[in-house]
Amino acid sequence: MPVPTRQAERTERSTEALLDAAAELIAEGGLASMTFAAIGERAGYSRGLVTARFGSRAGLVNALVSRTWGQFHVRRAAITQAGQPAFARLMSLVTAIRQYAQEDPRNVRALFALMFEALGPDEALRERMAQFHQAMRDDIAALVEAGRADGSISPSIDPQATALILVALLRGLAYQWMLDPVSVDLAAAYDVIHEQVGNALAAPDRSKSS
Amino acid sequence: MPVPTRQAERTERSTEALLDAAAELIAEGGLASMTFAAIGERAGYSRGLVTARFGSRAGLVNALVSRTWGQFHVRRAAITQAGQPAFARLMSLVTAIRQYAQEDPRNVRALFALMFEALGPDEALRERMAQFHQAMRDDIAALVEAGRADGSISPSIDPQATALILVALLRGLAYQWMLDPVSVDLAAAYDVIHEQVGNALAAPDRSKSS
DNA sequence: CGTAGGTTGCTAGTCGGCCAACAACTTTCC
DNA sequence: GGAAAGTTGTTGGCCGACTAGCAACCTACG
Repeated sequence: MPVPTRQAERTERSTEALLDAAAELIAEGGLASMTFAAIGERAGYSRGLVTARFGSRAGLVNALVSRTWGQFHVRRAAITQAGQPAFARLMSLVTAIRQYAQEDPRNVRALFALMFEALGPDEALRERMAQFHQAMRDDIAALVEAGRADGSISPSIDPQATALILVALLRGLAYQWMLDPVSVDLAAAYDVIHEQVGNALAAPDRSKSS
Repeated sequence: MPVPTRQAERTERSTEALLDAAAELIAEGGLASMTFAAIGERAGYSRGLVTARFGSRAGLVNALVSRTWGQFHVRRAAITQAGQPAFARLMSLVTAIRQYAQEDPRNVRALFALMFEALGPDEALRERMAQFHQAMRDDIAALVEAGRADGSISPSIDPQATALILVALLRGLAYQWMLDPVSVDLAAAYDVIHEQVGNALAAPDRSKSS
């Protein structure tokens, strides 16, 4: 199918434009700033197209979250190589976020904003974010377990507590960056996290250069 | 003036009731749920009283933030004793938050919600929270410096980075707790933070019981 | 010519804030 | 001491601004 029918092209182009505009607006002022009129104007279309394309406001948010998560997952998978020790696979999480935030700050900021917005009255969004974070903690805890098994992480480490703390670090850092991007150097902070977490989890039998 | 005139009593009672109701609503569904009608209904008054008392929506939020911060500051000051090493004074921050969250979860949840809401379109709230966090980081960094000077904290610790990381821990933990109070044990998590930060900052010359 | 993409007029609903009126209270004055 | 005069607390109707979503319409493509 060399030419995917110009109609489909039009649809895809407008869809991407609408999602990009929505991401920008959310990144700038949260969900409250994401009005249909503002999206249409910024994307170069009309306000009515949003409902026609995504059905409703919730549908738009869903599509945006799915798109961003998908992009992040692709990047993390690209970093992670098969056969690596669990510790390295765990650290790919930090590295992937750092890389994604540098390359595509607009979508990353929008996703962060949505995470914090999930504390608001939108029950569906809250539920989705709660499940996502639970899954993330479980994922991290499993990696810590695997690291204790393969010797890349000290056996005295508590997987559950580590997962909670690591997620807290990532979210709390994101929060401070969102609140005051000028004063918070996100990339440098990720390096500190990388180093600190590395020290805290390091297995004692590994050679250490203090 | 033994009897502070029944009018003043009425005013204080209604003011407290309005602030309590506002805190509850914010804790439950963020600023968006804090409508004048909802406040009045929950507090047992009319919606018109809010503007009459606080002038505007922003005025109400200001009053609420001031009240809660004041209460927290009192608690932290009560814990901190003069002459303590800087490390102990630093840790009183964690302890005070933990204690406050246990004793008065409603106001603490409301304050946390306002912090995360500050990423939204409200410029005044954002500015206030940004300044607050900057001050908090500066405070922590100064305590770390003092700890390096009095020997209670290892000299290899970077004050600025430590401040950023510690605030990130506190905020990220609060976020996960707000999002999913059932799955996140806040008090236990504060204990982990206390221990982890203690290990990370500990001066090497102190006797350590692993 | 039919269908899908895109637009615009419209509706129902919500919100913050203003304002005039009422009720409770305090002070002044005889 | 008690009533009149003045003040303060509280109420609820109203208005303008804004929103999401719908439905009829126009336009471009197949």
